[in-house]
Amino acid sequence: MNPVATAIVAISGELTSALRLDEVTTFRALLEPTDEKYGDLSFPAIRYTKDVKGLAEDLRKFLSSKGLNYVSVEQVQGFLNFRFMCPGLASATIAWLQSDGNLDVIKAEKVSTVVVEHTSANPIHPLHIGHTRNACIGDSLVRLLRARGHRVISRYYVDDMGRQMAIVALGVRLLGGDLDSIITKTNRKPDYVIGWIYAVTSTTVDLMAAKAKGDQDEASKLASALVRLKSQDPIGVFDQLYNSILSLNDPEKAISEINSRYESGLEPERSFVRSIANAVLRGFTQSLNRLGVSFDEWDWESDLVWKGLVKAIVDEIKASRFYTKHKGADAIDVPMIIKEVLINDPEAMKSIQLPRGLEIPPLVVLRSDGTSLYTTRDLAYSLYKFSTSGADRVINVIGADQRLPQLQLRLALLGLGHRKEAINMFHYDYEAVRLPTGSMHGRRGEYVTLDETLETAKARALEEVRSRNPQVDSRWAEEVAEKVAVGAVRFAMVQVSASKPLVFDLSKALNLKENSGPYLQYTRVRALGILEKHGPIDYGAANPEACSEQLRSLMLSALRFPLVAAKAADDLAPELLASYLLSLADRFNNWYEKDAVIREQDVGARELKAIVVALVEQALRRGLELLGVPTPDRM
RNA sequence: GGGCCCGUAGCCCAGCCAGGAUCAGGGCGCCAGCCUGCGGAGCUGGAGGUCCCGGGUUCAAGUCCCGGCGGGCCCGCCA
Repeated sequence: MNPVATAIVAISGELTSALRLDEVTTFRALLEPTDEKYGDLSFPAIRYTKDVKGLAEDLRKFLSSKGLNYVSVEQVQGFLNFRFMCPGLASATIAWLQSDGNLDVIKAEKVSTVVVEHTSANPIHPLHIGHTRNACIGDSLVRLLRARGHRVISRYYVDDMGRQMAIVALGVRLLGGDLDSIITKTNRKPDYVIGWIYAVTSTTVDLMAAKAKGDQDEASKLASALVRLKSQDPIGVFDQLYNSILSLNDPEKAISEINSRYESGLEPERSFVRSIANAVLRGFTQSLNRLGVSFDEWDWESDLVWKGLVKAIVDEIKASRFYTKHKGADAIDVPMIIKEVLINDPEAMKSIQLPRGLEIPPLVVLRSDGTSLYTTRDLAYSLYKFSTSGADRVINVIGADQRLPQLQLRLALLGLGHRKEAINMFHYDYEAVRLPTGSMHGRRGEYVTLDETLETAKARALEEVRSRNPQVDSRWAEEVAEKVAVGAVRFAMVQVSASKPLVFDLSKALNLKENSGPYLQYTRVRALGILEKHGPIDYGAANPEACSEQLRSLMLSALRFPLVAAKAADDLAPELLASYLLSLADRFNNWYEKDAVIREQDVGARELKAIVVALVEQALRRGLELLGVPTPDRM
């Protein structure tokens, strides 16, 4: 560990035992940002002891006994202020670097196996920016937890069952059923073609229902959506599709028949529906690869059903004392689980966090026609995720609109005796992404897709890259523009906390100025430029005495990286790392304007500065990698 | 009707869970400056705020509690 991390960990440990606190409390207090005039770390000791002066004295003795002579302790009012002092800090840093020091994220003391399920978009239309937020958050969590030393398995839940999937299948079938030829007729990605078919089919079916109900308002809205969809026709088959649907006597029946035959695993639906889902997933994989997101496992919902896992859980429910009928359908009595199990289990209460006064209805597990519901299958899937991965913890990155079903799920697991799973399954919820123009409607084909977003971002970045590098060949410019585009999108998606709705304004995300992914990429390129010009660093020649105040604080910031990343991982808070990186970059750019490395005449000072630049570069590079932001060497 | 989330300068947001010390911050946009010399996607300075409102707890509240207000989401044999 580097000198700063070592000292912070040591101080935290000492305060923990001296004041009999838990380690998390002290560690967090020490990582809180402080006003620089008070020092580099501060601890509100008055909260825990009357004898602040004595505590300060103890810490001084402790630090000197550990050889941490570069840290000073000052007592001001009720606070202990720590300061890393420069010649000492610089020498310790140089020594540490000479023995192969690097900025690895501090490893967790207790390594665990964690499943992160994320993205899991239904295979019926292209990925849009809502899924993009999910993918960026999920993948950043995966990277952070891995860096922290955990064993992490990323999983994608392919939701290929249910009504929506049956609707697409109906649409494709009405177009003749030859999916490959439909797709090859266009040069669009398969997810776009299928997304369009889905939107037309679903909207037409809804239009028929609205007309049947006599709902004129709704019908005219749907009709105008269809006009738009017709104008977006990628294969010239709108009329054929639209008319075939209208000619159906009972589209609902056709849909539920496909659904039920697919659930039973009957041909031809079994192969047909799969082939559609697979085509869409090919499109997804392409888009996700661009973003740098990949998965360890793709879990098919249909497999869970066909393997009998869903039936097994239904049998379990039927045999359970919490089995009930709700409006005539098989259900699980969630209110009774709360009353009889949850409130007698403090640990489960703490983990599940039931909102007070919330009335939760029983959870229906089977439709009257015997087919399963989404939550039923998810119940089976939850157990599957734990058992196949040997997971200690499962994190589900799912939109906040699914809070209630996720809560019901955990309660159902608890009631069925799967207590460990219920307690260790965590719904990482994030708020929706909205457009400045309003909400998106997948069923109407109204969305801004990930691909479009990346393309627009890339085009914008390309202009910038070309204007800065007029001589460069276009292939290189394209590669860099791609990295900038991906960096802009990924950073924009994680820098805002997940609990805030994100209004996605394309032109704002593409603003390549401060507080953006490209700003960080650019800052790192500057640092790298200095290092390349400077050449290999001569650690032995570096002079610790040449450490100015600005250089000291820059070095300190970079050396904090392993702890900040560890905290971001523990708190599942990528935005913490994002704001740290921005402040590190700001600090570096400030210093950069005022001081010089290559032109520094004094060798000792020059080598020390180069060392700090190298540390900043490393912290930025590693930090960006954890957020999935590419790190071009030139741009 | 009930539950949850959000409400900080014209705009976007950090800080709130784990209350502290000029704590009211950062960015965008705007205004005024800095381009022979490590890349200006940068830097310096300026204007701009009842931290939604009202109570309460505390030596101390943007942060905790209660009550409102505004916006979003959820309360389906959809996913």
